[in-house]
Amino acid sequence: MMSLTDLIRSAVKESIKGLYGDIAEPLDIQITPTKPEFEGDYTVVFFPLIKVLKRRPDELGTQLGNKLLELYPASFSKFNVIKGFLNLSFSDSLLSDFLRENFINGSFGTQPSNGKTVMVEYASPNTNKPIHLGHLRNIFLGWSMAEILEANGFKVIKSSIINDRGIHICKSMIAWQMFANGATPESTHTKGDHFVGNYYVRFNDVYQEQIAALVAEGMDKKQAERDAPIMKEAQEMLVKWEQGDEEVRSLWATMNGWVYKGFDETFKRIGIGFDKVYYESDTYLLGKDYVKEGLEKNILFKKEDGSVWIDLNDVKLDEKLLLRGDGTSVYITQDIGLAVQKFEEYSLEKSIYVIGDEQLHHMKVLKEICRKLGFGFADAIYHLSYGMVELTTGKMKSREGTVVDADDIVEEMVQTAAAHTAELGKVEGTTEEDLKALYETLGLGAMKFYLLRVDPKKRMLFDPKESIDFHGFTGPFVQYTYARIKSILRKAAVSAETISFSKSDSLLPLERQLMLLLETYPNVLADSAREVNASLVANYAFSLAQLFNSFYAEHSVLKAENNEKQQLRLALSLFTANVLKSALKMLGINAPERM
RNA sequence: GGCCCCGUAGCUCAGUGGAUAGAGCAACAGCCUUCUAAGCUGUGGGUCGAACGUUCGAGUCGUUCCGGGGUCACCA
Repeated sequence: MMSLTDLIRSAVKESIKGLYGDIAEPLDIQITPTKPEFEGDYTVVFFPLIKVLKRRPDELGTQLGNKLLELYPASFSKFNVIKGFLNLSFSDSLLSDFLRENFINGSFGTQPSNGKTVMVEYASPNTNKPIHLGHLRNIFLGWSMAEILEANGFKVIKSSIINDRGIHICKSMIAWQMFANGATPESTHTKGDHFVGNYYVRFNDVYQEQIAALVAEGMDKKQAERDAPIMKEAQEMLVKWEQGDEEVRSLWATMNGWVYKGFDETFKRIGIGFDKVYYESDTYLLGKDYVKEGLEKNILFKKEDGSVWIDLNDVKLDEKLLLRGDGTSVYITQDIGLAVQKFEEYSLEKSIYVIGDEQLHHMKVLKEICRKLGFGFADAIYHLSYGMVELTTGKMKSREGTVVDADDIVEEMVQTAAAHTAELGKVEGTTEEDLKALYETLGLGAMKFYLLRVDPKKRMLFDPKESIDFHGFTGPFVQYTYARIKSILRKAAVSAETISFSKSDSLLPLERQLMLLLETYPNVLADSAREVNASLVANYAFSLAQLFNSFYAEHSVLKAENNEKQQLRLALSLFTANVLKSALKMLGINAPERM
């Protein structure tokens, strides 16, 4: 179905044609919602026409308005003209037809399959430490974008690449060997990722002590960093790992297993998952073949020491190393290989990487290298970059212990939800099990909404006080609005199919506003997919909830003036509930039936 | 230093060339015998970092400057 703004656009074109004939140059006519202080639903900004047609604004506007009413009497009821603005009002019948056709449709706004596949790579944790707040922004963004793209007709492959090899995991392993005495997550009742993370911290503590000791003996700091015994051991272990040493590989597999078990618990609790998981231990050798090919084609060049480079100066990106002198690969080498693998395996329309903005440069380089190597998919690589999450106390630094742990913050949010719910005492008679689920729904809803409501590309401030607030621009506010509507619908005790209303003249302002806002939902979904920006959906969900609450306070549904009104308002309420539920789903948030 | 991002109310953020720049929080004043007050209504609060330019029209586009951040690894 055509959106209302598209309807106006085409109607305006027809009207201009009818009035003035064909106009040579294509006009870009802007259509915006009418400001509340003026009468009307949408405003046609026709300033550009004044110049082209050389007419007085009021004359032109009036002629245009009259023509629109003449040609589309069923759609428009009235208009007014102020300067270059033509404020149009839709007829009540058009709006109620719209309501009637869509209020029952739970998937309003979503598109049928378009046959295209998109991959969203997100989360991509390291296996040496637990997930923290910054990862949560990444994870919620990735999940949300996957939902939004799916709603826009794409088949979405949710993927993750787990950074499971390298010096970082060797550090945890060394520390475990030295200090654990065979302890395991089970024996210490510790979540696996935290368990391993603790040894990573332990490694760094010892490492710092050793450096300090060496420096105290008069060694240069840089030298000390290289010579610290524990670091040497970690490096030796990495070499053994690469040689496939059985003992090292076995310990590596065991410790990573602990981490995965911990991650899985967290992922399950926050309600996210993946279709395809890549492991760096499988992919780190990928990409070398393409480098060799590029070398043969003279796209790349070799330096005297045998290292292979690409010259990106033409796009202001300097030179980039692709293979070390000893033939081993660097990070971007495997990125190239994995990128190819993704496109080959899934014939992707687009490959989205949810990665922090500190890697903007890296991703630009990756894309450019792919382009230079002649990969057709280069332009389909999209970096969804997001800003760092900062704390009111400053940046999160693992070394300084200022990292907000994901499991901790989620638990805190859920506890807050529980306390708040108990305080309000509105859900008495609910089973223990349902209550528990509700607390999770609310706590996670608050958390996810808080991290998704801000434009992803901007860095954001995490204010603990604000984040656990369940009032105002928050997830629970939207959830509450949904629960309120469901309460009305339960009390009305009608099934959706039986709701019907026929003539509905005299729509009240708030009823019109709700219909108009509901009508824009498909556009919001499309925009957020096109712009790869989930915050548009969060903002929309809030606006809709806000507007419904105003409507709710002003007009009664169950005690409406007459039966016709009641039916219309029931439809309007159900429609709003459907869209709120859908919008929340796009953010990975559940909608509670009561709260 | 080169390149990139950001700068809007006390704070956190919307605002995708259009009318007198909007929300939430915080502050203050109201609203529950009426569908869930996790709500609603109202008040106060702004030289949109600065200047110049383009335009009928600039928070939005351009240039320069100021302030904040990121990045420019044979790290991942």
